[in-house]
Amino acid sequence: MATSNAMRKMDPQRGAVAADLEDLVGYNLKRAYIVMQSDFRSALGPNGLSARVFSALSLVTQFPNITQSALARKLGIERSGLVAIIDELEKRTYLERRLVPGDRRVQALVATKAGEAACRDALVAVRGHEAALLSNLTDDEKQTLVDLLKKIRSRGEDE
Amino acid sequence: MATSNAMRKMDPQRGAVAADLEDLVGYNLKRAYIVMQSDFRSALGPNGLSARVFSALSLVTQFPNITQSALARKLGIERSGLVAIIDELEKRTYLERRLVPGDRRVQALVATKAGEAACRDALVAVRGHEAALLSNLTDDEKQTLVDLLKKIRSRGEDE
DNA sequence: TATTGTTATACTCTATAACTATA
DNA sequence: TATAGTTATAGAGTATAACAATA
Repeated sequence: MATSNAMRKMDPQRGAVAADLEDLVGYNLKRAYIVMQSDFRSALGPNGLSARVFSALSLVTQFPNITQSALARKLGIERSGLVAIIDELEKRTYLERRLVPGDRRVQALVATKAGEAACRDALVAVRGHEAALLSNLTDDEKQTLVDLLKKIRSRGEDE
Repeated sequence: MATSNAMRKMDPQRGAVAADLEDLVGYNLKRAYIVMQSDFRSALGPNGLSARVFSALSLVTQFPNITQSALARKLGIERSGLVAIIDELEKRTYLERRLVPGDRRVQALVATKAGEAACRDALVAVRGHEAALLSNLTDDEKQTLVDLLKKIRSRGEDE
C-alpha cells in the first residue's frame, strides 16, 4: 500500500505536486462523512433521531445523572448547543432534567424507561445501517478504520 | 485487532449490546471530521480558502473549461450550491466564467494565473496541515485510511 | 421537453456573546 | 469571581423548488 502510494506520488504523468484532491485525507474524510450521515438519516427515518440527538441520548443512558455541561464536554460541543438537543429529547419524553439537591445551578439528566427503550431501538437501527453501508469492509477493516479515526480525534480533542 | 474488538464486544462487564458510541464508525468519523475541518480552517487562516472553495478551485485547475454542472457532480453537491462558491472564486479573481460558442447555456470555468498560484499555495498549506495533524500516523496508515474512506464513498456516491 | 445557471428559501449544525441564578 | 443553563444571534454548508434562457 505504501509502495503504491509512493509510486502514485512520483508518477511523472502527474508531477510531484499535482493538486489531487483524491489523495487528501481531509477530502476523503469529508466525502465519507457525508455518505454516512445521509445514510444514517435514511436508516432512522423521517421521524427518527438525528445523529447528534442519538449520541446525546446514548451518553445519558450510559452516564445517568450527568449534567449538561459535562455532556457537552463529552460530545465536544458548546453548552449552548446542547440545549436544543435536550429540549427535543425531553419533548419526546426520553429524558428528564432533574433538580439536584445541594447545587441548584445544575440539572441532572436521566433517561426515562421510554428513553432507554428508544435508545436500544435506535442502536439496533444504527448498527443495521452501519452493517449494510459498510458491508464491503471486513470486520478487521472496520476496526482498523475506527482505530485510525480515534488517532485523528486524539490530536484535536482535549481529553 | 479483530481479536481485541471481538473481546471488547463480549466483555461481560458491559454486555453484548452496550450502547457504546465509541465503537461506532459513524460517531468516530464525525468527530475526526470535525477535528480535521477545524484544523484546516486554522491552517489556512482567517482570509484563507475554505475547504469547499479549495476543492472547487483545485478541480477547476485540474479540469480547465469544466462546466458548473459537471463540477457540482464531481464535488457531490447541487448545482445551486455551487453558485456562491464560484462567485467567491470569481471575486478573488481566481477564475473566470467564460461563454462557450455553440451552447449559450453553459459557462466554462477557467482558473486565472492568480488562481493557479493560489491553488498551489493552498495545496502546500493543506499538505502541511495534514502532515502536522496526522503526524501520529505512519504513511502506511494514512494510505490505509484513505483507501478505507474511499470504500465508504463508493457505497454512497453514484459514479 | 430537457438542461444550465440562477435565485429564493429553509433546515441542520455549530459558535460567540451576553444574560440569570446560583455558588 | 466563577459556573450552569439559557437565549439571541450569526455563520457555514447543504437541499428543494422554481425561474429564465437556451437547446
